[in-house]
Amino acid sequence: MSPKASWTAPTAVRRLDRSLAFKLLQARELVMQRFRPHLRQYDLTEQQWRVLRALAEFGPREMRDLSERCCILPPSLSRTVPMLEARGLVARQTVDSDQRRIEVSLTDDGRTLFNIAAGESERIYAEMGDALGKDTLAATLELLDTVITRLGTGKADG
Amino acid sequence: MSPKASWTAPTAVRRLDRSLAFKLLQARELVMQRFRPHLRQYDLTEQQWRVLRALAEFGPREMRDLSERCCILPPSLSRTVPMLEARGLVARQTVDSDQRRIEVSLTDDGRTLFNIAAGESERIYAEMGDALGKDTLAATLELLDTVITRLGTGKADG
DNA sequence: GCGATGTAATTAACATGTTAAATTATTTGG
DNA sequence: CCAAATAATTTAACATGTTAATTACATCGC
Repeated sequence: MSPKASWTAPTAVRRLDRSLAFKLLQARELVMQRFRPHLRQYDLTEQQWRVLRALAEFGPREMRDLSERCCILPPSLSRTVPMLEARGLVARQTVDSDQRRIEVSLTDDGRTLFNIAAGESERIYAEMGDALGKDTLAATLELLDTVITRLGTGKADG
Repeated sequence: MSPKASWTAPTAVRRLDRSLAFKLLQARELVMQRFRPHLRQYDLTEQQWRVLRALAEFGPREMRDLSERCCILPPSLSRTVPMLEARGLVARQTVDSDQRRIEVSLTDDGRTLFNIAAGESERIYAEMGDALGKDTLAATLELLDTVITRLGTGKADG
């Protein structure tokens, strides 16, 4: 059709817009576009917010545990947590029974910031729920749970 | 319950495991865990793979267009594309009618690598389909489309 | 024509993602 | 009790994410 390009159409390849990984990326990006300005207001990245949130919800946690709960790999967390500590939002303390382990906890300032930001976060989440429709949101959360469970147990052997 | 911590339970905050953004992240991470070893084999990051894939599917594209199709912000793409160019996988050429624009295209080597990697990629995707179940995979893709459509048009006004 | 405005792409600066390697502390086996 | 194996964390190195600023080109309006 186009005379300028020597480009040949793809043969038997799944289209990009059918890729599960890509759709998950697109969807997450759209969700985060709604939250990022809010977090930015408190000078927090989304990862930093996940750390604060996990600590607020589960209480003091060791690095490894925090890493899994936040979906942040240990090397990243080893850079993020000291930053939050420098800002006085979290505290670090080595565990007595095992000097390798480090327990991270929310400081009073951290909890205060969390409580403030969490309020508005809920409001944004509600707006998103309106845009999506309650049923769609609920169905999506449930389906994602299924996906996470089924892919998580398999542990990828290929 | 625990005597050691002065930690108080969260009050009226949505739980982390109910966050749509977080679930999308978790799900995507599990999907990518299956693909990353494969891409690594060809010394490709997932972003680099998205670029090759988009070029293979849509033909030569300008940076801005490529950015949107790959879900990679322009600043990142401005670093990624020259790397692929240095490896001889893509070519860059300024557009005659507008010297600001740069058209990126797949080279023969790029297409060859894409074709090779795409084959195994399909195999991994099929495995994942088995782990998820065809129905679940199809339903998830469809629901994600709905989410993407509804969140995409809104353009976030909060 | 020419300056003001707008646009495509890049650069800059800092935080995170990803893999490998190094550090330090614990545990295991002899 | 000590050397080897393990484990938790960190560091290193490079690529990407994110926002702001810059550069280079194009277009509009006079």
